[in-house]
Amino acid sequence: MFRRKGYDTTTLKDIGALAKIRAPAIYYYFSSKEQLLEEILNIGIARIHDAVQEAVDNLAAGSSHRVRVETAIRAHLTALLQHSDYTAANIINYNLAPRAIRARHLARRESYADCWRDLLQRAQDAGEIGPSVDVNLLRLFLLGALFWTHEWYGKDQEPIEVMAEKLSAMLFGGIGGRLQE
Amino acid sequence: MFRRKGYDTTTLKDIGALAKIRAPAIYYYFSSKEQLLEEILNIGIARIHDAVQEAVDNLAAGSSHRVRVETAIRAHLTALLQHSDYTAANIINYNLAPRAIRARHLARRESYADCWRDLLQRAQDAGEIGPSVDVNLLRLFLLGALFWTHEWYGKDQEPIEVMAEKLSAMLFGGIGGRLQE
Amino acid sequence: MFRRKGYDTTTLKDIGALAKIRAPAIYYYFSSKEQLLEEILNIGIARIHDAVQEAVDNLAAGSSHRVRVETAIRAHLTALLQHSDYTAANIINYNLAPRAIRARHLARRESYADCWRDLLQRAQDAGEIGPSVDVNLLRLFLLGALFWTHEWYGKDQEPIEVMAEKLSAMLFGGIGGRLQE
Amino acid sequence: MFRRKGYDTTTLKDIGALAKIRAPAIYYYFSSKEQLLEEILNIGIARIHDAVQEAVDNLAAGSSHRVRVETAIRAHLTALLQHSDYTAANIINYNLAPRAIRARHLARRESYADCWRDLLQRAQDAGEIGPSVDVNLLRLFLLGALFWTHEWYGKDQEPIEVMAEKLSAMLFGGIGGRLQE
DNA sequence: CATGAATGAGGGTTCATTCAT
DNA sequence: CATGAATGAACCCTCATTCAT
Repeated sequence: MFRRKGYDTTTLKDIGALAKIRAPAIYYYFSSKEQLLEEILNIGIARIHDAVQEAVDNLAAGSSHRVRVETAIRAHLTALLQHSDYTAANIINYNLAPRAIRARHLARRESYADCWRDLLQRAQDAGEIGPSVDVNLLRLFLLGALFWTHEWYGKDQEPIEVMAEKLSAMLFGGIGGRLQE
Repeated sequence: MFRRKGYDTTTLKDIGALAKIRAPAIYYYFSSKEQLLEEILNIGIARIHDAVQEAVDNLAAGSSHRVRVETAIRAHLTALLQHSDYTAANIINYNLAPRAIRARHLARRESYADCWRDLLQRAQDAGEIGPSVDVNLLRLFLLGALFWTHEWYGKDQEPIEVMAEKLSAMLFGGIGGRLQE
Repeated sequence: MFRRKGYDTTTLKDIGALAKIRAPAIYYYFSSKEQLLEEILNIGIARIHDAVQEAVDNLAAGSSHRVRVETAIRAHLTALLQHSDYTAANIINYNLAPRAIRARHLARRESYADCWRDLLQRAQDAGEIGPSVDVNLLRLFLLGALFWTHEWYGKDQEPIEVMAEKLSAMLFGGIGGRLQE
Repeated sequence: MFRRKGYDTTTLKDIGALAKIRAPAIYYYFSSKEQLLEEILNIGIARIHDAVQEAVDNLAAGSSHRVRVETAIRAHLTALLQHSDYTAANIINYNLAPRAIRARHLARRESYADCWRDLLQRAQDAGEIGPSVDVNLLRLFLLGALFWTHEWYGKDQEPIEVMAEKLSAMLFGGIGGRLQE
């Protein structure tokens, strides 16, 4: 519900109705609405982080860095768009969360960012990403493009795998045509 | 205030305090809190749309399409990050806005999207974007990357112009290094 | 408007709209909303009182008391139902008026009651109303029946004159049928 | 409180104070102030309707129609004047109730009217009310006289039974004196 | 483990009223 | 004679939270 209606608009009564209990019963499981939000935010980022981590770790030992990045992209998109209850809730509610929660949550976002920092840096070190590329900026733009998909991706769109592949191709190969050279 | 605290958390009293009037006086200018939100959302998207449109229109007649796209990127980022009061408020609150407002607002978002659809399609038609590129997907990812900057861009970051140029370079030239070829 | 929506529900803005001025302009003519109410209440009762008084006074000198009563009934009904803006407003809002206003207004209601007290007492003194009749109770019931008409009288009903005559006949002649005797 | 001060003037805080709870607790029992009003209106008319119905039904089988009418009058007055909390509230607030509530409530008023329609029509069919009497008009005037009593009846007045009997006598026998014939 | 009952805090909103212009 | 701008008071209502059961 946090995903659809947002933290403020969602009432404990709503949540209780969904869980088939009355609102006060929620306090048996969570100490406050804010704690509930925090746990949901945490789950949201963890889902993506774990999915990406696992997907990359499962690759064959000698996989190219480009394959590793593309795999990470696919894993991120799958986690975000296909099992989106917590992940989308995270995106939507993070900015409006109470300051304290946001502060605590930031560490987890950073941890996920590190995951990508590592991925991209190694690719550059290995020469699979050009030496002139600002990998930090690349990471920020790339993750932005990925996170933002939840704003427009719908059931009728292309399969996630195809999207991931296309994005990877555009990124690594560039979108420039012949006339440009 | 909608930008910092979000629509729900911001009270009319807060707004009134900022405007140095009491809360009820707001109703002299706006018929409801929702109307206020709607106008802010509209201004937000208009700021970006107008900035991009104007920047592209002001280019020299013979400018290459790549320059046009880079100009649009720069204009979008400038509007979003430098005059961000309304634009960031738009991004943050759109998802949580009442359904009716969101529905009405969607048209304006689409109109802005059309602006980019046109820009990219012409570039591809002219051969400056490769024929194999899915310009629709490109647009969605690119705009995502641009909108998401408001999540991470801070005062201490690089100048917007530099960022725009780097992004353009990565996109058109690709990020792939030598080893890849 | 007081008649249709009641004192509380009617806003000065509503009234102003009707008068084609803004709400504050009302204060040029009335010192408060309460004063407005009071004047309307007063006009309401005056309309009926004057109408009844005048109708009875205009009767030929030797008119029977029964004719006088029937004339009063007709006049009351006409004033209430045909020129009902103020009179109906009076009935509807009297009970909900602030205590002070109600207290002041009571005198006028009493004055109108005196009018009928006199009418009926004389009729009884003259023998046209039976000696066993409790004229005080008669007056209360009769006026109740008359005032209440505003609750049910509609445009499609019988002419007021006919109603007045029928009521008078029922009253003076009784409704009892043959079997009863 | 609706009876004394009217719907608009009565605040939920007032009501809460009377019930020794805070205003919001009212929402545990009623979904809105309007619903409260509606239930009170309904109870008001039901009290009278039931009282009249029961009184008439309890009469001995062969009771004359005049007795039946007089019984109904007495029951109506007793319900209205002696247990008047809901019944008087009904009368006072009906005209000012929101349109929707009034519409729904109308059916109940009509149902009570039917009760009297039946009573009077049978009396006329049986010959106890003269054939020339317009029973429809009689009903309207009679019920008006009865409802209006709440405007003037005070503790110091005659017993209700006496009033009912006198009214019945005036009605059936007429108030006309000898000189008139 | 869950509920019914209640509350305090506060929110959006309305409205009579004021007052400078 | 009228208005635009603003306000204070108050209202209905919502909701997270508490607590006895």
